[in-house]
Amino acid sequence: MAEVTASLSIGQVAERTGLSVHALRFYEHEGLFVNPVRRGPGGRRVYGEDDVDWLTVCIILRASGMPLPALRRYADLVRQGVGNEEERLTLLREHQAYVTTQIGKLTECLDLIRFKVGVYEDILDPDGVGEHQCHAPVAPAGEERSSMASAG
Amino acid sequence: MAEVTASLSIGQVAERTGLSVHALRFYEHEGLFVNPVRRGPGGRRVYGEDDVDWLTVCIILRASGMPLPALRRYADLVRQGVGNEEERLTLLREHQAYVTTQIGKLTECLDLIRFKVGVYEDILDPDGVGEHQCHAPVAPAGEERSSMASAG
DNA sequence: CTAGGAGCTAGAGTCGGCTCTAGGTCAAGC
DNA sequence: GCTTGACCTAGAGCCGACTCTAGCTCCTAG
Repeated sequence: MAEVTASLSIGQVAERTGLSVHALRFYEHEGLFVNPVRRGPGGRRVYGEDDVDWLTVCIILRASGMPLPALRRYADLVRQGVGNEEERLTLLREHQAYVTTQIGKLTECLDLIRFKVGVYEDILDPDGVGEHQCHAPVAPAGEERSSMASAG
Repeated sequence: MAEVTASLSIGQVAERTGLSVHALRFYEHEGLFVNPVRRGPGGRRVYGEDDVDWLTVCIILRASGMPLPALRRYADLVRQGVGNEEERLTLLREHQAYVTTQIGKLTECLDLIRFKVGVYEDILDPDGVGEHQCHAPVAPAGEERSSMASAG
């Protein structure tokens, strides 16, 4: 239980998080930090490990498609402190649902892509025909299956 | 083997594909169609089922994150006709790899989100503690696990 | 004959999320 | 004393992918 907070410069935080210094200032400007960023001599930003932790969460939420306004809202809730856990949970659950459906959509897309890759593999190496267990992607309705698969 | 091509207006295609008429013109302008879009009386665009099929593929590729330039390149290859199947396959495989890693990343993100959702559920309903099989998301290195999870 | 609706073109505008620039401060090293 | 490098602010610029606008042509129905 030594030093609680390690005092990092913006450059160091950029290096650790992978965000650019521009992005860090931008995030601050957009109110995405939980604690107002402290300032050292000369008005320089001083960050602690807790800020890096928070940014790590932010990066993951962003990477999974959470827009900045939602992230700001989450930051607001956390900043307000204990008492709004329901709201945080709601926000997180909504995002969870979003990510889940995104993964579902991408998986469907992947089905078609795999199918087309299989088609071209067969064209280029007809010997291997039939070795795919290739579950053709199902069209919305009872289409004649052929149409779209033949496009391109 | 009746009518080969059904002659659709831009509005009809918009309705069927879910793309806007603006987007359809934009896609054409960007060279994303395989066949140059035919024109009817008064210079109006006339589409066939094959165009709709192609657009369906485009929509899926776009939805899975393929940028317009890559889509254009694919359209170019298909337009050129037989003989460049290797290139098409390469392009599709690259995209397949991209989508696969995207799904992987999203799944990792989902792990953290689920973890945090679990944390808030436990806060709000401590009776249910322990009923999660909640596989906490693993931090990049051998971190003390706690830090980031506590952020927010 | 006139109003409405769908279509046309070229080009401007929008939005999200940064990214970069200009012009300045400050501390350390040569 | 001067340069270098990291930092500061405010605000402009960029990129991708549309989306919208202005001003026009048709056709059809009332």
